[in-house]
Order: sequence, then C-alpha cells, then structure tokens
Amino acid sequence: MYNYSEIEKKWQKYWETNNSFIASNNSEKSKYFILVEFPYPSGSGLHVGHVRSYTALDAMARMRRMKGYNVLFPMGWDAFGLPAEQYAIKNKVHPKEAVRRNIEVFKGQIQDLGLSFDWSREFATTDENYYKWTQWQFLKFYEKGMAYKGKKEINWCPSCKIGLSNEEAEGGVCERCGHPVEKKEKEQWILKMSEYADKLLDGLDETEFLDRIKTAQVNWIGKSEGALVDFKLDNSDDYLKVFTTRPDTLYGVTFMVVSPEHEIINKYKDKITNISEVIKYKEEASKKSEIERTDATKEKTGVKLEGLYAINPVNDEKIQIWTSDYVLTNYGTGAIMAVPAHDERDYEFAKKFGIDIIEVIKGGDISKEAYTGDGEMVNSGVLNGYTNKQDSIKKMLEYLEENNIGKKTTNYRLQDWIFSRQRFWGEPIPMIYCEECGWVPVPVKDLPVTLPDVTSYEPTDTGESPLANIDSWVNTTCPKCGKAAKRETDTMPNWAGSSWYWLRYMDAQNNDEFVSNEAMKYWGMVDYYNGGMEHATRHLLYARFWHRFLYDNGLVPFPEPFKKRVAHGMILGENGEKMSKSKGNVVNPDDMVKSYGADALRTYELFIGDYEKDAAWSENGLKGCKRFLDRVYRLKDKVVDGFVYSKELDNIINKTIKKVTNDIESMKYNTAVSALMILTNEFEKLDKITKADYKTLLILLNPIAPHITEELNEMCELGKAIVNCNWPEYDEAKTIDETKEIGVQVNGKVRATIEVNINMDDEEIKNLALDHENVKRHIEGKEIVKVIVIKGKIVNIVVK
RNA sequence: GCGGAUGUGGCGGAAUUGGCAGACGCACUAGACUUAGGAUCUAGCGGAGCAAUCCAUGGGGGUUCAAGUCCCUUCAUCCGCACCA
Repeated sequence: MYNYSEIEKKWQKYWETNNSFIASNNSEKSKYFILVEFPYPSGSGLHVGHVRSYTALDAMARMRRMKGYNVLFPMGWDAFGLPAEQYAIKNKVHPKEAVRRNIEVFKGQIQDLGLSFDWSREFATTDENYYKWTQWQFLKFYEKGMAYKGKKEINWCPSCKIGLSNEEAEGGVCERCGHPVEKKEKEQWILKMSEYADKLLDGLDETEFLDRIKTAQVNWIGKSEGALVDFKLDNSDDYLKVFTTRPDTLYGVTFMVVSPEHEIINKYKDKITNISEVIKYKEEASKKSEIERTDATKEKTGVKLEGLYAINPVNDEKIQIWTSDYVLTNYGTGAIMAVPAHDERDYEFAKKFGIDIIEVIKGGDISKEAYTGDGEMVNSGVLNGYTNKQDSIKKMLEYLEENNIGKKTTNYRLQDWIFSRQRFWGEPIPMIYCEECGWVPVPVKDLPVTLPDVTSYEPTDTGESPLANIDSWVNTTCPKCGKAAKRETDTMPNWAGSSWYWLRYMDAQNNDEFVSNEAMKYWGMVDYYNGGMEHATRHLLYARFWHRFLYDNGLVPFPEPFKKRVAHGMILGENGEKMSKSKGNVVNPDDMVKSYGADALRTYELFIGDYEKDAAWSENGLKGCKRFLDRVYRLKDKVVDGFVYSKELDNIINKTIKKVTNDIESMKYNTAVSALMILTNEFEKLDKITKADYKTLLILLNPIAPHITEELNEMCELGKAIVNCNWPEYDEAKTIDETKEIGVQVNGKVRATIEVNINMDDEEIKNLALDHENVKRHIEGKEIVKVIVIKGKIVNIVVK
C-alpha cells in the first residue's frame, strides 16, 4: 500500500537536516529535561525493551515540544565497565574498537526508530574529553577528604579476577558470572558515601519518585536508631562495644557474640583458653561462601571464648562471650549483646547452647519463643514498671549517657563505596604514588590520564589491573617532588561514568569545564528520568550521592539531580518468560522494523499494556497496530477541504485531544493509543472528513507514529510539517456530551437504559426512568422506597 | 521469615476512582468481495439459557441504594530484602 521504509528514511532525514530536535541553551521557552538511562552498547544490539522506554519518553518529548517547551532529550553511551571489557576479550578485539563498533550498531538501530534525540550532545563515557571530567571530579572527592585509600577485605570473584562492591556481590555470588565470591584483602580507593546517608534520605523529599523506588532507596540506606553500649571486659581496661536498637532490654543480656573476624579474638588470644577451637571456627567461616553464611534458615553455630568475660554495665553481671557467624563483621560494631528472651536469633542460639534466658518484658511465654512485643518491664533496675518500648528506650538512653556507658547512635546499612577495580577498561584513577610524598593527585592540567593502547587487556592472575604490566605507563614522575613515581593502576567502577552524565548533556562540548554554570542553571533538575527497576537502588544512589557531593562543594546549583524517576516494565517473550538466547524467545527490533515499520513497532510497544508492568510480546498484536496505521493511511482518501471540525466529529475530537494529552503526560500510553483507534473508527464511519479533522488526528498520533503522520500531512497538503505545529487545544465544553445513555437499576440490577439530556433535572430523569417499559415490569406491585438519581451516571430504584 | 506488587473473557488489557464490568486490540466464528488471500469489508464473540433472566472481576465474609474499586479474612503468583543486632 505504501513503502514505510522509504517514508521513514525520508522524514528521519528531514528532521536531521532541519535540526528539529536540537535543544537550545538560550531560549525564552520553558525548559523540559527528559532523560532515559543511556545504554551499554552491548554486542547483542538493541533489545525490544529499549524500544519500549525510548519510544515512551520520545512520545513525551515530541508532545512537549509541540506544546512549546524547549525539550532536552539526549542520548549517549555508558561504554566503560565489565560488559564491554568481557565482550572485547571474548571477541578478541580491543575494547575501544569493540565499543566503537557496538555504538555504531546501536545508534543505527535507534535512529531507525525515529527517536527525537538531540544527537549534537551525544558522547560516550569512554571519550577522553568526558572521562577527563570524571577524573577531575574524583580529584575533587580526594581534595575534600571524601576519597581515601584503605585496606579492606573486599569481595573477590576468582572467576572474573576482580574485586566487587558489596552491591555487586549480592547474595554471595558474582553479579556478572554467578561464581561464589571469596574474601580478599586489598588496598582500595574508597568514597565516603556513608557520610551522606542522612542527606540521601532527606533529599528524597525533594523528588517525586515512584513510591516503590523511594522505598527501595530508604531500605538500601537502612537507617536504624539505637545505642552504642560499652561492655567492660573482665580483668581488663578494654571495652567491647556493641550497637543495639533495643537498649531497653539491657538487663536481659545473658551473653555476647562477636563476629569470627572480630579483632578481640586476636587481641586476647592468650587469654582465650580454647583459642585453637576458636581459630578453627573462624577458618571454617571464611571458607563458607557468603550465601551459606547468610542463610537465615540454617542452624546457628558458634564457639564460646573460654576465659574471656564482659561486665554488663547496668547491673555488673559477668557475661560470657561467644563467636558466631550470625553476627556480621560489616554491620554495627561486629559484636552484639544477646538478649535471648526478646530476640529470635539470640533465643535460638541460647536454646542450642544452653545459655540462660532472662525475661525483662512481660507478655510472652519465653519457654516457647522469644517475645518481641511490648509489655511491662521486669528484672530491669531503673526500668522496672515501664510499660512501653518507646519510653523504656528513651529512659535507658538517658541513663547510659548520664553514666557514661553508652550513647545514642544511628547506624546505617549503607556502606562506603569501594571505588577501585582491577581492570583495564575503566577510567584510570588519576593518582600517583611517590615514595617520598605518598599519594599525590595528578595535576588538573595533565588530565585526562588516558588508557594506553596495548594488545593485552585481559586480567592478570595476581588480581592486579592489566595496567600494572605496562611499565611505560606505570612509571612516571612525582608531580610534587619530581622524583620517580608510579601511577595508580586501578580503574574506576562502571558506576562512575553514569554518576554525572545527565549534567554533561547540558553542555556536552565544553572543553573548559565539566559543564557551565549557566547551562546547569537553565536546565536544572531532570524532569523525567526513566530507567529499569534494577537500577532503582545502586545507580540511583550513586548518582544522587555524586551529585549531592558536587552540590555541597558549590559545583552544581541544585541538590537533587532527578525530579521524577519512573521505571518501565520488561518485555517478555511470547511465552511469558524473560527473553534470552537460550530460550530462543528473543525478538530483534530490526526484524520488526523491516517487516512492519518503525511506526507500527512504536505504536505496538506503547499499546502493549501498562507501562510500568511487564508484558509478553505478541507479533499478532504488532500486526494489529500495523493494521491500525494502515486504516489511518486510507482515511486520506476521505479528506475534503475544511478548516473546522466536522459537526459529527467535533465532540469526539475534543474528547480525544483531552484524553491523549493527559494520557501521554501520565504515561498511560496504552489508553492513548486506544483513544486514537476509537477516533479512527469514528472517522471511518463517515464518507468525508475535513482537513481540520484529519490534521488533529495526525498531530495526536504523531508522538507515537511520527513518520507516517508527517507523510500523510504532506500528502494531503495540511500545512507545515507536524514537527513544527502546535499541539491542539480542546474546548472543555465540547468534551461533555449533550445527551447520554445511562442505566436504570431496580434494586441494583440494570433493567433499562434511558437517554438523558444534560439539562434535565433529577425529577425529569426519575420520571423518564419510571416510565420505561422494562422498569415498570420490575416495580409492578411493589412499593418504591426511594429513587437515587446520580446525574449523568445512573438511576437506581429501590423497591420492596 | 519480613517488605512490596499483582490477581478481571481464549489472550494483552479498559473501567472517568463507589455508579451500565469487559473499552481498544489480538485470537476465533460466519458471511461479502475475490483465480487466490497471512489483503479488505460486514456481523458475532465472558458463561448458562429458545427466551425472560440468572451467574461472573482468585476464594470467603462485611459496609452501601450501588463494590473490580472501600473494610476484614484467606489463597496464589511474581519481585525485592534476607541472621542489619
């Protein structure tokens, strides 16, 4: 019927030559910044899932432009990091070359979809004049004391030969390859993210993230209020410090537990009479994978530290100390006070090892289980008689502070960000080590520290970065004293480049600054940020942290980067399972564009269902959308001159403008498409439609199917290109029907429908309802109790 | 275990937020036009029933003139977190 491929190419070229989507940094218009997460240009090419979210935000961008906004809708490439490096190793090409090729493929695929990105602002995180600024910002962290080098026991993947952040080692397995993670000590660059816990929490108030995304952020930060309490060690001046959220139960402490890695074990190895047994336990624990260790359902294990005791500071009781792997090294102080009567885990442990259980809160049956509820305090010295948790905690905190044995503290799950990676394909950390001067930052004038061109970029067996093998790169001079010195060979994590990229889009060609202040002041927060739910914790947290740090140091003018954050659902295979090569249910967007056209693919992916929910692919569904576009195309033969809406269509056109506008705004694309289908159905019923009718349909459909609508607009000589048109306005009065069919119920069951006029009063409607044949039949011989008339909705007659 | 989400025809999904459940699309059925149709058009399409009507939004209960929508309870599926002291 028509050659969609030709039409698509034609209009894509038109938009390009007319700079239709280039955003201006100097505009009188209101700004609107729409951002989609930039992709990894992976070797497997674009996924239909990308098409969904890009098209969705593209529709929003196109509508906003027509509404008169200056829209920034940029695209770039997150090209550093493990996936790119592993792809390069596997395919025996330099990562630089692999990335270049993959970007080319990705970009071509994206352009074939007619997405209205502003390509003049495109960059990759691997561009030297981008990562120069990533390095520059790292130096700011260093300069402000927010980056430090620390010896940390890190998560080590023996398969990938790389250190992983806690986040990447979730569940005790490597996120990339699934191999169990081991522990290894290593000097690491670390960013003090934990210092920002409260700011990251409070900052959420300035955003309009989806609730589930906010919740995910809050949980990840994991703030809990409690107390640090000092337990003096018996026959020593040393203290064992614990963190507890339940200081009110201090009188119920019958033992303490330290993590197997706790320093106290080594420190008191001479005093612990069963030290060999303890060491054996520790070794066993370290051999266990994280997944085994953190399996909450497994039976508790542990060893008593014989000969070592602590003193309960509130009642001077002598308390035994144990070590067990249910106490984590990296949370709190790595040691706990155990209150078996009122904590499930402690209860289980005490039961197993026959340790005393002392009740301090009444209300449960501690011979059966730990009681964690509220109740009257007993056996509790100063707390006796208190009846609720809040008051007892408050009282105990006061008592602890007055007596100098503890203090109120807040603890966070959020840890510092381990920033080093022993990899080739990342931003080199711009630091130099000098025997004389220690760590010295690379001077700003020498940035970027670039990656050398080498032939081997595979990881070394020693765990060092491949960069360590390149003497010519490693050896340099100290910027401070001029003596021979060595470069840091670790690189940054792939999260680094994505932690400020939205700022760069504002001013992507700037060679003097990472972004100009004017550009940041003009564009401000990202208005709409779309990404996958899998990035709603880490990436979002890192990005917010990074941005907030820049803000605190006067480098950006606003504290939170993203106003709204939304998440798209996944597109599943036709069988309802996640698309994967092994399942053979992968749909290639290129094939779909070839067979049905970009417009049909775009329309279908928006029509597929609720944007936030997962949806199964259906090629028949796509065909249906192609048919819909064909029907819109055929309407062109009905077009006659006319600059006003046809009388028969006036109301529905106004209604549709309203619906489509609101739906695109609120990301309810599926119902927007459906409304346009309904409008098309109405057009088809008539022999003739006016140019005005058709033009409005085409404009409303344009954000969804931009090519065919432009073509039809031109073919029918409906005026200037749609991309330059204004979004249509609607007349609220015309969205309300003069007459309407409403249901008439008798005792809640629909018995008839009547046609009512908008001007009728309740009495008229009531009489009309009572007069209906079928209604009469149902109320005959019965007493009318009351008649409920809801204007424009329903009539309900209650009879007895 | 804790937290979050979801549950509506054969399928994807609508339902102005308490007001005619199933919009729109897919699949399917019958017919028309055709040498042909994976094109197009017309009609039908939750279940039962000739029909009037009855039943139906995971199950059970409740509030209401009126419940997919609100409350209680229960089941199922998916996704997070997972010994966080």
